[in-house]
Parts: sequence; structure tokens; C-alpha cells
Amino acid sequence: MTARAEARDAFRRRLIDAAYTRLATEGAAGLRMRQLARDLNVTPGALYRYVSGRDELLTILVIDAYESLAETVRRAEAGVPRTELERRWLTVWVTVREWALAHRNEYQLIYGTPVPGYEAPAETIAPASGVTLLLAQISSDLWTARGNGAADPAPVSLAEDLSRIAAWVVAHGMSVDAPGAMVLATVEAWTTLLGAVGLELGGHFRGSIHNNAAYIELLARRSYAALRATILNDRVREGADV
Amino acid sequence: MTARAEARDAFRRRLIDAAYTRLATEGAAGLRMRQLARDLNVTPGALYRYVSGRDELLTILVIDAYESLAETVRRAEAGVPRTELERRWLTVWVTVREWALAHRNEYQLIYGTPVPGYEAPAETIAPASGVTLLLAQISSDLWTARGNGAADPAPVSLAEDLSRIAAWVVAHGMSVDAPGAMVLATVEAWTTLLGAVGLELGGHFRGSIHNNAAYIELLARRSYAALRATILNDRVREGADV
DNA sequence: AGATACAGTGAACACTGTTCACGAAAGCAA
DNA sequence: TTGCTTTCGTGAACAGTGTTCACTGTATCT
Repeated sequence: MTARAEARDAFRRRLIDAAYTRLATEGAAGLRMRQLARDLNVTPGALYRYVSGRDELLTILVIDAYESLAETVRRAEAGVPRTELERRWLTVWVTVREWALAHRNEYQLIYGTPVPGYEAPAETIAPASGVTLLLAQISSDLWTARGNGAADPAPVSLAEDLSRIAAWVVAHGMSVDAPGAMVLATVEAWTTLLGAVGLELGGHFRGSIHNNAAYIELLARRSYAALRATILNDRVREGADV
Repeated sequence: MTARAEARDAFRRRLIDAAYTRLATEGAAGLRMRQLARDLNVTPGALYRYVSGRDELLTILVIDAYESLAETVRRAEAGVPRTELERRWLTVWVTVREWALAHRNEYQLIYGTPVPGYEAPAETIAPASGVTLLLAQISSDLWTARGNGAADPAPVSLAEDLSRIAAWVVAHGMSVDAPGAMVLATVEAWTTLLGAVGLELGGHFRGSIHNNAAYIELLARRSYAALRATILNDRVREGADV
């Protein structure tokens, strides 16, 4: 590797780091090319030797954010014994929230309003699936450990979507034997989780929920209970007439 | 009223209308003072006679969006017979989603990432409560019509938050006798609803849910069932041992 | 009718992202 | 080592942004 290529990579790294810092401290709007040039003691034009423009920088940061979130959650979840399914589930919820609080701007970058004039390109799709896959894994583990229970029927109106999700899960190397109702409950959990975090970050709980940690934990427990309840066995044992 | 004051009001109205149009067609980023000036055949400086700046315009539009959403949902919900609680509940969910789809940018303006450098001022808080109040009303009606059921106990960790919500509901002229567990289920529903709409608008269901109409309806039904289930009476009748 | 308040102008200021011709330096081949 | 080529960073420029301000002309009020 030539000295030039090395210097090039090094500077590109510095640029991305500077961009990351600006994003973290000032949000997506603080990501200004001219400001980054000042941060790096260079004229604005020089940046375009390393990056095609502001959009590419944003794409890099989007991917970075997805990966950072997924990695953080994966690491936390890996620390919980495999058999303690509910604790694993809970850990995912809590860790997502904590990451979001610690990385507000990165979170908004990926799950907030799309940045004006910026359309997330295809390469951002793959890294976006990290956390959902983790939930799917736990859900799948629950199904495997179910004993001899059957599952709720899945609604026909979503049959197509559910088989799409199943295919996608298979494509990520997981077994798909989890039934539609469980898959759906997992998607539902994902929806509620991101809803709760988004509302908290947006300050929409100002007049209601303040103890957001307790709230998210409650939501996590409920969603896990709902997930379990999709396995008929449990309910039947309890004598419900569903 | 003098002719001048009249013209002043008329122009201010025209300005807000133009801003609304730009927001709807191009998003918050398309809301450019200079562009609005061109739209109105006037120099940019003239706008500052009617509005203190871009932020005030945004605030007006934020309030407008909250009110438009609340009004739309209120009207739809009012069309359903009072006693059909589940249909009323469902109508709220579906209408919120439909409004969001028809007014993507307005929705993002209120529930998406806060616009860079813009902090929503106090006067936006009141109009934000429209839809939540509607859900609270249905939930309260359900409680009133419960027969002689008791309610689940509410978690102590959220007791403070729940009483804050109760106080806020009272301040809006509703009776508060609905128990904590129901209030919580209502907040939970709100969380999931906004989560689902936000994810759909953000394109985060691209690899999974496509039939979003069916999905939101399913979520609505489930959340209503959960709301009902907070009233012990029902569950006891079904023989569950919770 | 005269004083006053106000609307709109046009120029300016300080920014932004992006492009481009140019000179300097580095890498490579003979 | 010499010469050619590729790359780098600069500085200036372009087109755009929000906002301010001295200055007119016109409408309102006394």
C-alpha cells in the first residue's frame, strides 16, 4: 500500500469522524460541508476528493448508526443466558431505548424524518435489519422451546406479508418454523418499541409518561406475554376459550 | 376595521396558505422564505412584516397540522354510533393513518424529527392532545359501560405518571373514574399507533408489511381487546386465572 | 392639510453546497 | 535521475439561503 493511499484512507476516516461528531452534537443540520472543512483545516472543495457530497456522508452515517445500534443491542443480549427468553427480550427493548437516548441524533437519522432531499439508498437496507433479526431469533427460540403447543392462526389479510418476512428470515440463516402469529407478534413488538422510543425522543410524553424506563419495561413485558400467548398451548392450559 | 388592517390580515393569510402549500408539496425543507416571497410576488424582506421569521411560520403550521389531524379524526369518529365502542376505536386508528398518508409532510412536521434549530413552543402543546383525548374518551366510555367489573391493578412504578394523566384528562372536562390500567392501555395504544404510522411513512416496512391497512386494523383490534381485558370482569368471566 | 405610521423595495451581510481551473506535490517508468 | 502522469488542495466563483435595514411612497389618523 502506497503512502498516498494510506494518507487518503486516513483523511477519509478523519472526515467521517468529524462528520460523526458534528452529527452527534448538532444533529443532521449541523452536518455542514464548510464546517467540516473548517474542522479539518482544509478548504471546502478538498472534501469532494473524498466524498461525493453531503448525501454520501449522510449515507455513511446512516449505515454507521444502524450498525452501532445493532452491535450494541447484540452485545447486551448476548450477555443474557440463552434459556432466559424473557430477559433476552427485555434486554433488547431496554438497550434500544438506551442507545437511542445516548445517540439521539443518530437515532433520528435512521428512524426520524428522512433528511430533506435525501433518499436512503439500497445499501442502507441490510444493516437496518439487525435488531429486528434479534427479536425474530428470540421469538424463534420461544417457538422451539414451546413443548407441544400449536399456534394461533395468522390473519389471512397479512398472509402474503408474513411469508415475505419468513423468506427474509430464512435468507438470514434462521429456521422459519415459527408460525405466522408469532412473526406478527414480533413485528408488532417492533412497532411498539420504535413508537415508544420515537415519542419519548420527540418529547411527546411531556404531559403523560415521565418514568420512561418503567414504561418501556412494561411494554416489553406485555409484548413478550402477547408473543407467548400466540402459542395456543399456554392459553389452553389456562383454560381460556379462545 | 380599517382597510389596511384588512389587507394585512388577507396577506398574512395568503402567506400562510403559500407556506402550507410548499410544506405539503416539498416538505419542511421546501419552506423557504425567498421561495414564498416569489410565490407571492414580493421581495423577501416584505415577509418579515407579517411573520417574525421562518420559525414562526413553522409554529403556525405545526399548530395547523395538529388541529387538522384532530379535527379530521374527531369528525370521522363522530360518525360512528356512540355505543359501538370498538368501531369508534378502530375509526380513530384508521383515520389517523389515512390522514398521515394524505399529509405526510404535516405528519412528519409534528411527529417526525424536530426541524433543525426549531424548538416547538408552548402554544403547540394544547392542540397536540386532540387525538389522545379521543382515545381517552372511548376508553372512558368503555369503563362506564363495564357493568360491574373491577379493573386490573396499575403498576406502581407508573403511579405518578398515571395520576398526571388523570389530572390532564380532568382538565379537559372528562370524568376520570377510568382506572390506571385502562389509562395505561390507552397510552400504549397511542404508542403503537404512532409507531406503526411512523414506520410506514419512513418506509421501514419495505421488507415486511405491505398491506399496511390490514396491519393497522389488526393492531387496532388487538389494542382494543387489551383495553377491554384490563377490566377484570371480562377475564374472570372467561375463566382465566390472572 | 400635516404629521405619523406602515408596506414594500433593493441592497447588503453572512451563510450554505458544489464546481472548476490551476499550481504543487507525489508516484511511476524509462 | 529524468520525464510523464495522477492526485491533492487551493481559491475563486456560482447559485442559493435567512435576515436586516435605510429608504421611499402611500394610507391612516389628528
